[in-house]
Amino acid sequence: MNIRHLTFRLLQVYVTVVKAGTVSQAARRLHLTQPTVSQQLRRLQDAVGEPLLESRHGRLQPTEAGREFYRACQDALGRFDDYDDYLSALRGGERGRFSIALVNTAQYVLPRLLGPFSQTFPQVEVSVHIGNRQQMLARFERQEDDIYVFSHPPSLEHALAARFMRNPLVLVGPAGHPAAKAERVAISDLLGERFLLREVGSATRMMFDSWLQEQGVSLGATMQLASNEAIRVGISSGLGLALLSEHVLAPSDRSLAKLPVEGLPIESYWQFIVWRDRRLPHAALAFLRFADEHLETWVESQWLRNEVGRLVHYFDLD
Amino acid sequence: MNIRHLTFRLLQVYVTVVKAGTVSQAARRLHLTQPTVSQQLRRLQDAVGEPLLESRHGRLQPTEAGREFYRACQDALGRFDDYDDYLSALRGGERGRFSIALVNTAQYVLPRLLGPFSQTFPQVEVSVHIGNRQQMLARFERQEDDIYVFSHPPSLEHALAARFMRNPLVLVGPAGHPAAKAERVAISDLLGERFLLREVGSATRMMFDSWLQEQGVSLGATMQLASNEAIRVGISSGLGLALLSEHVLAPSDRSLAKLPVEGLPIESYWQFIVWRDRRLPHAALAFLRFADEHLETWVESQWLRNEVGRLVHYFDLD
DNA sequence: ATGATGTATAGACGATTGTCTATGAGCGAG
DNA sequence: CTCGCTCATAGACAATCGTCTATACATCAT
Repeated sequence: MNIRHLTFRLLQVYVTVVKAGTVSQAARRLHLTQPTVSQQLRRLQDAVGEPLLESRHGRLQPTEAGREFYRACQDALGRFDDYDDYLSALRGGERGRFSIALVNTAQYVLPRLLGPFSQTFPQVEVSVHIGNRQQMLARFERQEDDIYVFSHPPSLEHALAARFMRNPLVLVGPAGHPAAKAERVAISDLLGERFLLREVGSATRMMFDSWLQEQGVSLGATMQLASNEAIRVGISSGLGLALLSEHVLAPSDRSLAKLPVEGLPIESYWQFIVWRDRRLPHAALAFLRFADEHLETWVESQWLRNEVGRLVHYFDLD
Repeated sequence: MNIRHLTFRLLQVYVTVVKAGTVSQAARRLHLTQPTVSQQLRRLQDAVGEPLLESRHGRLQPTEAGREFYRACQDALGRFDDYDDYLSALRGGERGRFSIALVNTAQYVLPRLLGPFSQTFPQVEVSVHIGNRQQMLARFERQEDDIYVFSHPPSLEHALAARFMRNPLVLVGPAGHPAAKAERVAISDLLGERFLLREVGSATRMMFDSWLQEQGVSLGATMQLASNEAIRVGISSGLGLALLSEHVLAPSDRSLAKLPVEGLPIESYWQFIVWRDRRLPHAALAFLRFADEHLETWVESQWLRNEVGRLVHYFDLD
């Protein structure tokens, strides 16, 4: 059997003929002329090298080889029909997978969107990569993920960004700290305190350093800690103060207090970053669309800042 | 997805590319040039309407849609590979089905061949139709079966025949009959006896009638019985004499005796009859081939008469 | 015989495929 | 920065496909 020139069309014709029982009937169903169908059948039988149909009392009956061939056709055609269904699910973004990379701190906010999204599209498999800014930048450079979440994005020359949430950075101290009750405090009044810092290279650290420089001050005692969690614990046990995302202050957590330092908060934003020329999986686009449409539902209005529409729009036009 | 112009060849190319990981590699394996493969891939992706491959660190990786498409290809190609295996089994006659129609009396001889054949080709499904000559002739006219077994075939204008076994017709009487011990008897000396006959239209009856006419004699008392079995019982219980196939005299059956009538036995032969222009299923051909080759093994040499080779040869050349 | 219905064959033709060569562009290892 | 891979695109061309119309042949029921 020479399979090379077998077209799926040919299989469809064959299946129709077997179902219809006559060539003419099949031709009518297929909106073809009878000779066309006859000829296709001949080609098919030539390709298979075996008669597939024989005429028994006026109707075309498949031969033994033809019956089995019919089954094979049904299976193959069915398989590609299934694939077609799969494709449309994929295209609709209801299915498939995508990966998203977050810097550590985004863990506090992204689950609010990812959770409901996964509920709505249970067939979509999301890989979430979490790491520090350095690691995420490396992934970004290697284009290992479909969507990145940064607060302070790298160069946007080949990438697009869309803000989706405010991320004000505030100075945090232990609950009982005197400045917490003040109306307003100058940073210079706090330089005697020890400051707890994330490692150089972290976004918060970068922002803090440049803000301090702007204010024309520099810190005294500092202590470097590896995670925001460690810093939180450190603050509440009186180890010092720190600049933190306001999201880190869980409403229920009474052991920390925001200090009303002049010139703060530093406004920054969580944003989705996507490579401009990278093909975005449908599922990833579906997530962005979901974020765009449902941000209001899952994020308190005080944090809202929805620019995701632009991004969706950009990729929708592809 | 537009399936119409998808060729299996195209699927093979795609599968090879995915396995090879690069277009060039695949091209080499397929003995094609690289641009050819590139172009096929493009056509394929156009047909599917979705990118199937993307280049990740130097190798081509299937996309989500591509991975699933790959599976669909494997399934479809595998399905037709299986069909190919099936086909060759069919062609080899190791598998499939055929039908054979026998006149009643052939039941005594055909199982000797069919039994061993079925043992050798357990995958072949044989339908055996048994009836009287009239019924079998009707089936023959309507071409309902692949092979017919007649002792006295109908017109052979559009059919081919091959003798495979002697079928001498002898006069049979009860064991104690005086003529059984004689050296030779003339039929005229037996006309006082009652004769047991099959119905008009049965082959044996036809042969007997024309033989009697040749001898210029006619029977006195007769009795018509519907089956050879009934006739056997009738003879042994002294109801009369009958012309029967010598095969009917089981060696162990001591209640019947062959009467050495002059001018007998009438030589006749079991033969396979096949429509000349009917496509013979491979399995049917395999049976004839089997009969041709193994007749000596399963049939005592005294009955042998093998002309089946001619038939096999005729259809082999198709 | 005469239609009616179904199938096969032949000839025609534009669209698509399968293949090539030539050439240019991208990229990772020297 | 160039070499040696890789891939993509363009142009060419014969073979094959997917269709059609016209016509002849085969059955079967008038």
